[in-house]
Amino acid sequence: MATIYDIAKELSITPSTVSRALSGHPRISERTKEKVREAADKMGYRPNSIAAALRSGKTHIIGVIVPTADRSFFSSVVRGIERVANQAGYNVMITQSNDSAKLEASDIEALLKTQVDGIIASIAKGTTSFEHFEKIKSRKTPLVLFDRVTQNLSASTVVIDDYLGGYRATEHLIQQGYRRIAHFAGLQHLNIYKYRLRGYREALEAHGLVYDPSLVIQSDLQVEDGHAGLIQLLELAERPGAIFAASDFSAIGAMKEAKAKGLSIPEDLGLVGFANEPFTEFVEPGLTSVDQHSGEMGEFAAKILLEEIQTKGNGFVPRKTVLSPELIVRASSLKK
Amino acid sequence: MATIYDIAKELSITPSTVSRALSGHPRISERTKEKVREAADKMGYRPNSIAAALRSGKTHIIGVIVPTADRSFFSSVVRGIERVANQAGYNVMITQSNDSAKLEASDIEALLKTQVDGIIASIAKGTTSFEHFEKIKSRKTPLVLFDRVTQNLSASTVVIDDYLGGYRATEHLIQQGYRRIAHFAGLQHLNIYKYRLRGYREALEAHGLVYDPSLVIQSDLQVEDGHAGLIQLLELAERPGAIFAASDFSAIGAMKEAKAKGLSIPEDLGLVGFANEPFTEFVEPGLTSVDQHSGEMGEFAAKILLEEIQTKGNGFVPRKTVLSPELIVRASSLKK
DNA sequence: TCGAGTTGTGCAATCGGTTGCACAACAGCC
DNA sequence: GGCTGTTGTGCAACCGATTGCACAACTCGA
Repeated sequence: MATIYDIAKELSITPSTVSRALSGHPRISERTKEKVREAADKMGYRPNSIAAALRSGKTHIIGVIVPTADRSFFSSVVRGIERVANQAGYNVMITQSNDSAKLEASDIEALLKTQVDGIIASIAKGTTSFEHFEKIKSRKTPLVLFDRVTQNLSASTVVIDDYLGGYRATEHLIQQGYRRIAHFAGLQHLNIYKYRLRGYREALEAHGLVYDPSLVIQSDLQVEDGHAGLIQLLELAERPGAIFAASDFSAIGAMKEAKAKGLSIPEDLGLVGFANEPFTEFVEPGLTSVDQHSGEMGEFAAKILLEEIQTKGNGFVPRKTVLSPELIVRASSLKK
Repeated sequence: MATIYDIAKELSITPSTVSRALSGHPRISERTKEKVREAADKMGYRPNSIAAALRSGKTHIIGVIVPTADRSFFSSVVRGIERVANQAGYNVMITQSNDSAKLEASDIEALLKTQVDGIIASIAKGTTSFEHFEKIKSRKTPLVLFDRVTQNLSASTVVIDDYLGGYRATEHLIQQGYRRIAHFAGLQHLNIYKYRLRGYREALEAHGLVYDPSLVIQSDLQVEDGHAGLIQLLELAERPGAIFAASDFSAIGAMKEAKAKGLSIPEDLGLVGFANEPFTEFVEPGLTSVDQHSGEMGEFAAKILLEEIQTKGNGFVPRKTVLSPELIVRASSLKK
């Protein structure tokens, strides 16, 4: 591989001049710049980014931590991040926490070791304390959180309005004529689930319906939890006519279980999920869900991070961005 | 951040001794090592991997290129890679090509610029020429291909036996009593689809059935292609009783279309997909599919790559690894 | 007591760019 | 002609770790 030294020797000038010529330094004459560019081209020169990183302290890599890459939501956030980052000359390093606090900590460790210029993360479900994130801040590495965020860190955040998502989903069911509506809630230490529940509750109350805690089932929101949740609901004296689930997976679990029990959807049971995973279209009937504008979320997160990287330390003020969710209506909730 | 210079100063020794003490050089006394470790600990020393990378030429990062991260298949391959790589002290940098040759080229560009120690890739559907991969080889960066491979590059490969997968899927349908079996084939410039087709064909012939080209529909295998494919098949004078699709997505497309047309599955139409995506379990009826042991595939790919990295250039012989697929039988093909 | 071998540490170069400072050459102005 | 200012380039330090070679001190056997 050719280096700036080789080019310098070739042209009988010094490496510093070559370096400056290539980076467009104003004090270098056009004639020299031209010659350098030409020689660089001919010799197949490629800048050694490691050397540049060592000297400048900037790797031009941004690290991303997602719970899992195979959720359409997360992978499309990642794509959004990549679009903006690549555009700006940055590369993206993705890691998965598998929703474990321990793996999340080692992901952070790895990213800091790589000396990424900034980190974008969505917090693992298993995370309840934030020391490993503190480490990012104490290294003065910019941090942006998306979707699963916390206020315990003074980081910028990008989320959708989960409250509004919950509200609209519930209101939609009410408008379809369902009266007794259950909710599959997620772990309440995560804001997203807390807000979805709150939206659910306030939608009920706004429409004059009673909030009944026995209709709220908290779980990890996996497919199995959907099965179990439905079974639990069916044991109630007064069965609910619809479920707003805080995740598509648990909604699907309930759907399968309902079919197995001979209930028809949406007549006997209305269903709304959350996240608008692609499979919500495949199932029969299609599952109504809340879309989170994942692509934009990634783009926003990346833009904010890059801004923070650029204003290095000069009092960047963390900012909160809230996107509006969109209810995608499919057959599973269309009673009318 | 503390450096080895700080430690050296603290202990009144030289940086070289510190470096050697930390890396366990045999010529450094136990007493010195102990003191260095202690000081390093106390001062919160963290090795600067960029400096080490510059000097040693090894970044301890391995690059991965997948068409898309939100296919369960790919993301679980990635997880397999991560397991092995992290174990060995390597980090993983994931990029997505979105099945475009152009993005794939820029991914390669980015990874080479980052100077990854090796690359693991699955080729984009849009790729027909391999110059961008040649660039990897000409830089002497080890390369391992998985799943979507090519013999045009002398790289190690890890695949499942797609022929066997196609054969078993088809044979299963035959054993269930289907006689006229169609095939949704993928783009034939990709080996995986070529072999699945071959397995299909030979299974038919082995069981005394005629291979009928009009029953083979080639497409990109997306959900829409499944819709279209089924419609096309239903127009035939002699309709097929079952379809073996080379992807789960196209199988799902056919399933929806079939239901819409009032056909019942598996009675009127048997269905088998390929890849065992999680949603195959969610749909009704569950979709029979071919599992590709994705986790192991990733682990194998990473192990082979690491081996090649270790035997740097010393005549590493590319090797081919073939894993056995596994037929996961669900309701969509159980006629009996 | 001397030479050979071992042990423990230091010196200095190296990886490839980047950048503050210096300085020469030349232009322009009074 | 002397002074100030601009333009174009070079020198050398620096980022932080690694490593070949040198060398002092010590051990040990003859």
